[in-house]
Formats: sequence, structure tokens, C-alpha cells
Amino acid sequence: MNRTKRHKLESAGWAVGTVQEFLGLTAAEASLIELKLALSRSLRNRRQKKGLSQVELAQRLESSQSRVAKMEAGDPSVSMDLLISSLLVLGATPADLAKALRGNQKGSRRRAA
Amino acid sequence: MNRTKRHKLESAGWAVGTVQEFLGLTAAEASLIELKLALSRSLRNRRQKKGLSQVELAQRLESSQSRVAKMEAGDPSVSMDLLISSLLVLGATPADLAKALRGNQKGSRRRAA
DNA sequence: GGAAAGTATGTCTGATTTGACATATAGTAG
DNA sequence: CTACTATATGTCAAATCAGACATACTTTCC
Repeated sequence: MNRTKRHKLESAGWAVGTVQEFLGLTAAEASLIELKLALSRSLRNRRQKKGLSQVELAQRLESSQSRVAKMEAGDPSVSMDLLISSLLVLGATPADLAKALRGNQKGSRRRAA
Repeated sequence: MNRTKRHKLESAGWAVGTVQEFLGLTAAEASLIELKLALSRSLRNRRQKKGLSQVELAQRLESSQSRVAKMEAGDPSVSMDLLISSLLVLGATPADLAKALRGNQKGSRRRAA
């Protein structure tokens, strides 16, 4: 749960899945980052598909352009809550969210448990 | 995104899906609450299936028993991030999370988009 | 080049979330 | 009843996150 690891990693601009073991980074921590990035991408897709600018989306969210930019950039200062509620406001259904979460399985080990 | 609505609702101890329109509660807000509750249930299931007490889980999470209790109770002070990273620590895969999220569709309209 | 729209980044301040602690409430065994 | 284990609830200081603002970077168009 160490948030600073995330900072180091993401702000270094690396493709996170690639470096699972670079820092102490446990599997759970790596997964969490990937999930967030998956939601980020999903958010940008949805916004663009609707032909909205970041400013317009920010208005719907009662937030600001800079925060939308950070959301889409996978900035560590953005929480999953914010990403998910934003997606919901953009009309995503829980099923859509589920799909987005699964859309980022890198190693995709079978036998999920 | 008004957090206080969530408080009122959840602390009143109601089955959230039932009251979508009780307060101003937009669809997105209602969905978010239901998603969190779905994750809460999922967390308790996983913990119990592993035969762990809240205290034991708290240790693995480097957190405290009271926080685990709140997580499982769907307390409004618990974020999605915490729920999800806890599930990950318990060994849930992204696919498991996806399943949990879909597991709470109340009206389950077909044709999800 | 300059203007404009869209996006990115850094940084404040206030709000929310967190772990911890105390304490309360079940349930069970002696 | 007492002791013990598991879970729940309230509170608080410290950590994290949010919206806002300034500002920089890109394109595109003139």
C-alpha cells in the first residue's frame, strides 16, 4: 500500500507492467497500478468517443480540466473512486467497468481462483 | 460526487438500491455506492473463505481491525482504492474484481453497451 | 508570427481517507 | 459471571486526494 512507490514509478514515465519487480512492488501493488491505468485509458476513450474536451468533461464532473488531465494521465494523485465515478458519469455501466478492468490483463495466468 | 449524500444514506442503514431517488442521488452516485457494497461483500467472503479473522487480515494489509470492519460494513469512510487493494492482497485477480462488480447488478438490464 | 482551442504539469488549500486507539457489543467456553 | 475471541463503532492526528489556479506545451488556422 505504499503510495510513494507508485509515485516514483509512474512519475518516471514507465510502462508499469514492465517493472513489477523494479522496486519492492508486490503483485498487489503492481495490479492496482495497472487497474488504474486501465481505467484511465477507458476514461479517455469514452470522453473522446463522446466528442468532449477535457474542459467539457470537467464541467459535467464539477471538477477542473487539470484534474481530468491527471485522471487520463494516470497521475498517482488520482484515486480509483474518482476514475470510477467519472466513468459512471460518462454513462459507463458496472459491466463496462468490469470489462475495462479485465482489459488490462498482462500475463493473464489461467486459473484465476 | 457529493460525499455527504453517501454518508446520510449508508449510515441510515438502508439497502441502497432501494432508494435511488430518495435523495437527489444521481444514477452515477447510486451506482458508485452499490459498487462499493459489492466489493465489501466480496472482501468479507474472501476473508472468511480463507479462515482469517479481521485482525489477521488487518496484519496482512498493514492496517487495523477497525478499518477492516469498516471496509466490510461498507462504511462511507472507506474508499474504493482500499477495498480493491485489499482484495488484491487477498489474492483476487482483476477478473475476480470484474466479477464482483458485475455481481451487484440489480435491475440487470440486458444489452450493457 | 499570432491567436485560439485542447491538453499537460506544478502547486497551493481545503476536504477526505487512513491507521490507530479506545471502547462497545456478540458469541462461546469454563 | 468471567474470560476470551471476533466484530463493530466513534474519534483523532497524519497522510492522501480534490478542485482550483497559473502556466506551459501542441496543433491548427489565419
